[in-house]
Amino acid sequence: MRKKQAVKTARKPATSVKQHRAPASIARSGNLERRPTINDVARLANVSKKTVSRVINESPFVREETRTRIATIIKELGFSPDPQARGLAFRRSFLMGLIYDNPNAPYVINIQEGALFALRKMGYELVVHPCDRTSPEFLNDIKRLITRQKLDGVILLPPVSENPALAALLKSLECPYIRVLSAALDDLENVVLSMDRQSAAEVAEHLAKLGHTRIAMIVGPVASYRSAHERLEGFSNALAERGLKLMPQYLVEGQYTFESGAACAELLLSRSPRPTAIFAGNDETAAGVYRTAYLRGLKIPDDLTVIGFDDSPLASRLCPSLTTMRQPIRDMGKLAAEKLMAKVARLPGPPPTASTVFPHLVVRESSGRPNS
Amino acid sequence: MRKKQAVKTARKPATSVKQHRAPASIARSGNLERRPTINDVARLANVSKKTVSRVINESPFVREETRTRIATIIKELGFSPDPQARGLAFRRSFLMGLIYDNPNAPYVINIQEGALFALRKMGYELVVHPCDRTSPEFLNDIKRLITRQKLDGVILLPPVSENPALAALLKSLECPYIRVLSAALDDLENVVLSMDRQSAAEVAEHLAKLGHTRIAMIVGPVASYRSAHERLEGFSNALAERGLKLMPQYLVEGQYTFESGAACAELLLSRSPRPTAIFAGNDETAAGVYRTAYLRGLKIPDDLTVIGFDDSPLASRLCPSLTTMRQPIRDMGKLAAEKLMAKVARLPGPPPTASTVFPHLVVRESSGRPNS
DNA sequence: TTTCGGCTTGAAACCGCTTTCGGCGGCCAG
DNA sequence: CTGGCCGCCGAAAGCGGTTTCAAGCCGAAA
Repeated sequence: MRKKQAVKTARKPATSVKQHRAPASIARSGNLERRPTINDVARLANVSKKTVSRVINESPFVREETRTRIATIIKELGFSPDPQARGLAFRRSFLMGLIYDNPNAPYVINIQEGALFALRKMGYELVVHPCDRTSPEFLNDIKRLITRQKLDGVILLPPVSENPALAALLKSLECPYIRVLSAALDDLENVVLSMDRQSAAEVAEHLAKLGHTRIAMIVGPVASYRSAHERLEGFSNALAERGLKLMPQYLVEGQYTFESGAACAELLLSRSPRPTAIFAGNDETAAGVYRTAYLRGLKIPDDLTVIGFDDSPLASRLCPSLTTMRQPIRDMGKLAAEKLMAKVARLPGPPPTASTVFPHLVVRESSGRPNS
Repeated sequence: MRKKQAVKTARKPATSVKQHRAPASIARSGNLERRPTINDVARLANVSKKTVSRVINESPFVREETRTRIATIIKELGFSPDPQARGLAFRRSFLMGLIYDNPNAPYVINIQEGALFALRKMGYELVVHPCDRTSPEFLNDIKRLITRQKLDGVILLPPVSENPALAALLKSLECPYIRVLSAALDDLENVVLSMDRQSAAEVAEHLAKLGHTRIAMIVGPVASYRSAHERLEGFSNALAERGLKLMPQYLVEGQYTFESGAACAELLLSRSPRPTAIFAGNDETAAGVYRTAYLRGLKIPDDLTVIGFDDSPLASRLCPSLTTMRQPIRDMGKLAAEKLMAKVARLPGPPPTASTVFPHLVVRESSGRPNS
């Protein structure tokens, strides 16, 4: 029982129009009253909020008759629980984050779609967060993101996924995370792996089978992308196994970009003897190689075989179309989201191991037998 | 002065272990206590929650001394207000949505980044929502999205931005929205416009100046993309103004895709006489034209001039590089977000008019004088 | 001295939903 | 006839903020 003393009334004589709230009297002709709440449902169904809550959350401890009655009212009212209030009580936001610093648009979009595919059916949405890993504010920035919307978990894309300081930060924030990586690092549990080393070996095998011997590689930025390192290792080892050492003059480091690809190709193509095949670290780089070959009047694949990595849309748009390794990017996004959900829900299910996907070679027009 | 009555203590005789809350005694050795709340701050500062709230929200009605004291404690505690609770009280989620059904990855990513650039500084985050506009569940799907996270507003990308039913739905949900469009439709207010008609006219002018007369166009899917219609109108009108009618046999409809571009080029290049220039509806389509030209052994631009639209990364990767219209996509995202924020905040500022951006021509290698 | 109004501040209600902790009635074994 | 367990349900206490509505303090005006 509330005591209310009926005192004041003429406090603010004029000036301010008291507009506290229009009570239940807003049922005008139209329909623009406020959204129905669980209280409205409870009142109409003549039960307590808790019972309505039970129905919403599919508790088994509700009599069938009661359940249907409440369900009907919910439907009639078009009621849907307020996510904020729900989140507040549940201590969950039903929001996952996707953190990336990756210029490769198709890659990011595909991961996004894959992740959303898995998240949606669990009632989760995805918050995207491009960032600059070189900024001094980088970690603070991420921290703000996490706390500002209290994300339930995040997915990290390369290369930020390889940042140990970031992983540590997330751990200290008790924010579950999954890292998308191209090689197993320390922590095997929170990871979706793409086996880049083995994939690069496949490229080597392809080139060897075609009969190439003067084989070059433009490796990605080894310092900032683990995948660059993995692809180099896998490629050169596989080459060596076939008696085809990767010669130092045939190895240059690019930046995984179109421009650097063109510049590196410039270098490689001025070696003598000229390599007959170039494994570009990724498709962007391969496009750069195309550019240089074009400017020099070299025909692909007659004068030069080019191999990419990723199978981005670009690969099939180029002329000639580019032989490349296809990564199941969408699947990786999906896997990452599923693992993340499992962590958040603390499902006792599968043992926490790394999920692994395997790229495979897509042979197109840019690879052929050497001419010389 | 606060009055506190020291009453009850033995209310719950047995059975339940009262664990209401560990008061201030949680200062264990470690640091894994729960996140500090506004209550903690208030207690430590010896003020009410409300005053802390005032400091958080930068109310001017707090004495300077009090403010700094509270601010210090906030900093020491590392307190940051819970977004859920805040949202619940504010009736805001600090979340915007980005809805798209667009296969063009760079486009989407750039819009995303532009939008985030503007949203972040207002404390907002972005929830992405790819969708299938042809699904029968389309509208329901969007509705679920909006209510499930109670988005404060959404940005619509083409072609879903052109869907009137969707706009109506959002209006009925009282969800502010901004549409990114390529032409003014009904409602001028909630729109960011890209002037595709004028842009296409620029292409026509470029071709005319180069001396082309047998000019073809592959128009996008007119039924599902307004931009396709606009580009066609702008192009053919501008051509007509220069006495260069767009001949029916030189006009075919594609799907804004690589494959359709290749197929349409097939058609156009088998006309006799062959066109000397093709305006592809977008860059993807242009890549398809490149493909067909490549297969037929036609040299670009010597045998054929090709023009794209968008200036996606693809345009500069192709060999020869593609002349195309550059759209300021990032800016469009930024503009859209800013307009949306203005609506949400109900800023009385600028009059609600459409924001407009203008693409401009980027001349590269794929356009030259006609050979015949 | 009293009144008035501006500056500060706080108690309580509230946002909409969940959890805690029981209560109540029926059924079965003791 | 009890005691106890089980299925079903509700009152109240949160969750962590903000708003409402006063109220205390103080100097200036009356």
